[in-house]
Amino acid sequence: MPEGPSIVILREEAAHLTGMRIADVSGNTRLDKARLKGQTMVALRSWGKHFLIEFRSFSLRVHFLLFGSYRIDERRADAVPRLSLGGARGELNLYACSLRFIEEPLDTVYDWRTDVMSDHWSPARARKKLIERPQLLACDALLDQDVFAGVGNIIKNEVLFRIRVHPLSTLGALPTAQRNALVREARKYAFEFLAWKKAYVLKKHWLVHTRRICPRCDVPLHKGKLGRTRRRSFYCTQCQVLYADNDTAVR
DNA sequence: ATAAATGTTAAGAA
DNA sequence: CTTCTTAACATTTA
Repeated sequence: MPEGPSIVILREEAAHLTGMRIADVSGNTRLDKARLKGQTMVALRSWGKHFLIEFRSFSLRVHFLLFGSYRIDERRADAVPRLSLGGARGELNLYACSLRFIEEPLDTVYDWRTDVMSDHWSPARARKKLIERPQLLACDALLDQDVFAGVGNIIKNEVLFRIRVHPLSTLGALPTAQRNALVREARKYAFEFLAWKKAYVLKKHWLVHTRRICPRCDVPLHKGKLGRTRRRSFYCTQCQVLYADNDTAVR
């Protein structure tokens, strides 16, 4: 559920609730639910993996982490919502998610240029951030939400394979063309992810994520928990080049 | 059935 | 004061 494109789908699916005044609130969240009653959903927005419900004087931030889910205009029979917001236009049910109020205007809290799904996405800004951190590993860079908000582990693996860069490459050792390709492909793949997910054909388009054989080399893929975050990396040591300065650990 | 997974955060350790 | 490690959270699928 969680990567950026999935949140865009949620935003689109819930669009008809925009402008709705909340009549019914329930759920097992520890948040002050009473505050939401009577509020009008002014806008439904998103930033990376954050789903944002904007009210007149504050907002609600929804993060689905690894296991969260939602139902729109229906309710799961087998689970109590973390939060349910109902009104004349329908009902939004959120499960197993992290909720937080945001008091400041969203435009002062979020830099929309960082969101790979946003119309305001700025590749130039991302490129600049990458140049500023030469020691950062390619696999960690893609997961850094301050650089690529919305990119998750699937997108990470697919992007690195597409641009033929080994996940343990350091940014400083990457040729400029590859560094730029990293930024370009993150955005491009995120939108392909979106289209495939909408068509329910996302998984079959995965080239390396959860795969065992390199589709280019026909050689076994490597699998390892790499980088700062120790997230799964699937990669081919034959066609993904390791760019490293000197003594960077290899595997 | 046990583990692992599209993720983040807080707390404690180094 | 960082920076790193670990645990916690919670659900579905292999």
